[in-house]
Amino acid sequence: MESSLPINEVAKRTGLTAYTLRYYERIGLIEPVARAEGGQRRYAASDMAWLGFLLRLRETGMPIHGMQAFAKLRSEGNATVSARQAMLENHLTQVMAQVQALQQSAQVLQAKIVHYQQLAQPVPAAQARDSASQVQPLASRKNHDRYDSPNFSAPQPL
Amino acid sequence: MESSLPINEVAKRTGLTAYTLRYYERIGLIEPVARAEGGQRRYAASDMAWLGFLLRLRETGMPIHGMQAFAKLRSEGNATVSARQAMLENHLTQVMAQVQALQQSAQVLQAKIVHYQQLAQPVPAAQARDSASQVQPLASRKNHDRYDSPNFSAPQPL
DNA sequence: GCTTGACTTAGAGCGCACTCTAACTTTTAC
DNA sequence: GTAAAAGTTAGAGTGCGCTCTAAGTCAAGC
Repeated sequence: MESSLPINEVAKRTGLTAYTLRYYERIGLIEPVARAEGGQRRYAASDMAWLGFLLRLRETGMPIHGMQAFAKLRSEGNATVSARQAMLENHLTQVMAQVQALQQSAQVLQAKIVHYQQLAQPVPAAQARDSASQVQPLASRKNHDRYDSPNFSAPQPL
Repeated sequence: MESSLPINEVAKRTGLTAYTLRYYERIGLIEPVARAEGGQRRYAASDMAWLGFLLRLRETGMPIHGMQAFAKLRSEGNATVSARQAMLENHLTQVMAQVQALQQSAQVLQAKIVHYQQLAQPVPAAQARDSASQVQPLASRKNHDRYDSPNFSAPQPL
């Protein structure tokens, strides 16, 4: 278990750049990290763990000012545990909504793909009566796409 | 079925602003929409349908230049159907990966929340032996959070 | 000792996706 | 007719999240 990594090693492991790591420290997402004699940063295991959690927050779409708020609470110690819990519960709710929305949209994309597959097939097979079963009807009908009924009933609030 | 809506009505229905609608037209996401005598935009049902699809692409994280590419293919007619299909299949794959990643992160958040709940509870109940069962151990142990083992084995690609 | 490369800082710059301004025209209500 | 509201354009401005520059210091290899 090697502790206290230099910034470039942390960059490699997290996928962030050294620029971004310093930036996160500047804006208070990470507490000032320990330094070697020359002044170079040395990241401890606890820094890495916190970073990992931050990246989870980021991945789930929490904006930086949200992460800053969370980091501030954390720096204030145990008294803020319930506030942090509330923040996370709140955020988790949004994440779950986001997942739902994504899945719905994925269905729409899937349907579109199927539609394209049907366009590419020469003829629906069962009803191949009046049109000659030629291969590849190049520019058959001037069939642009159709994009049916998006539900714009509500002003799409979220 | 009312067709040909003015821009503000479209804004209301889509949740976009009129600014954004004009912007999308300028950058080629929407083909030049029909105009009334005075030059004002009138959105047809087909425009609305396409807009709805665009918003699906946006919601699933497709960047604007991707949507522009798709729009361009669409404007080129039936010859590009298979290219569009490929684009969507590609995108759908990414969306599904995104959903997976979100769900994993959601689990981590959930675990953290549970951890906070346990911190808030006075004592684990079954093992309440040596410590007095006082209510609310204010600043009990100097227990900062712990953030265990983020898997930084791989350089977090993607 | 000297060079090469990695590190430090403060602050400027960038790409994305809008968002707004300014100046003007058109439409709608009275 | 007149006033207010809503539309038009080209182009400037904004907020976010980095990303890089410049000028300098430090560390490691020869």
